[in-house]
Amino acid sequence: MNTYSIGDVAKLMGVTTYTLRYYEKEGLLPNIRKNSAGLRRFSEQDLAWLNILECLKSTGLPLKEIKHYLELSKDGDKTVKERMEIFLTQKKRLERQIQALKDNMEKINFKIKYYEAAIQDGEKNVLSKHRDLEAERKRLFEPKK
Amino acid sequence: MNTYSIGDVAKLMGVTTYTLRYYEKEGLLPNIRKNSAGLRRFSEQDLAWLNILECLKSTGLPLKEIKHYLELSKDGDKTVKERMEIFLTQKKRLERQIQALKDNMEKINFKIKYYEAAIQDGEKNVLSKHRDLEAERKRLFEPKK
DNA sequence: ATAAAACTTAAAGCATACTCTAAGTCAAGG
DNA sequence: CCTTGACTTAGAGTATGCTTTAAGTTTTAT
Repeated sequence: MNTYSIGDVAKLMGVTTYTLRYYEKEGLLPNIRKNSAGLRRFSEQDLAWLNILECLKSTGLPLKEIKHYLELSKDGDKTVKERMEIFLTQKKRLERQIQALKDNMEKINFKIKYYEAAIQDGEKNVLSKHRDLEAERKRLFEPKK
Repeated sequence: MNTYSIGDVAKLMGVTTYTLRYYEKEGLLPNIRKNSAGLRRFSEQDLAWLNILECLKSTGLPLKEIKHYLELSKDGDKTVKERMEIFLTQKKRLERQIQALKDNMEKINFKIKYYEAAIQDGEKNVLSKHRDLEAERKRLFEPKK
């Protein structure tokens, strides 16, 4: 089976070697093998774990809780339910995140439309801070429907 | 027009009063009025701005760049294009974020399915760390199609 | 009238997640 | 042989975004 140096893994995962060593130091990368010269050799399973780690991290699970998940994994079958719960919780979190991003997309689209219209108008000082915020104020406090 | 105390605003925005004062100190809340006793009174426009601030922040724009946007706003018409660019950039970022979250949703669903199947099986030690990661390794390195 | 809650300031402290430094080892190319 | 570059360790330093403290003032409810 292929193995990978820390530099290879850094490139593959889009992180720095510092980050990978930091993760190992924090117990987030268990059992990374080292060759006779003491250099780390990452297995494909290690990369698979990094992939899950990245997924959990980028959906907002703190490193501390990722470590907790890892400890559950070590304990085998009896922690299955708790481990599945973690993923179910992340799934819910993810759904909220996607909705929040969509809401933000609407706000950003409102802003872009406002700027486009203002540029079209060519009106002077339409875009002073006051006018700009007044449009937002109305959007929030005087919604049309 | 209604005004709001710092505590009111904190509740409305779901942040602490510490955070609001911190934002003001950092120049992210310009021109907050104070009453004769020196207490902050937030206007609806201030809330409108906080709403935009929250939108930019939660889509990953650092506070430093949010401050920059604010400074552009103060300079009026001549910064319109740059300001619109900021929102267009955030829109692109947001599209990537939504896609990334959807990708993560797939990974999480894979995990959940794996755990469900393993629980059904009732097989002992199916869920040891090794087996668990082996499934991930195959997903990554031996995709079916 | 007075006690509790909410506010004021300036400045220090903290959590998270890296990021870098120092001093040294090791393997490969010219 | 020797330099270059990737690696090793332990530990210090940094960036971001808050969060709290301390000491005092103001507002609000009883």
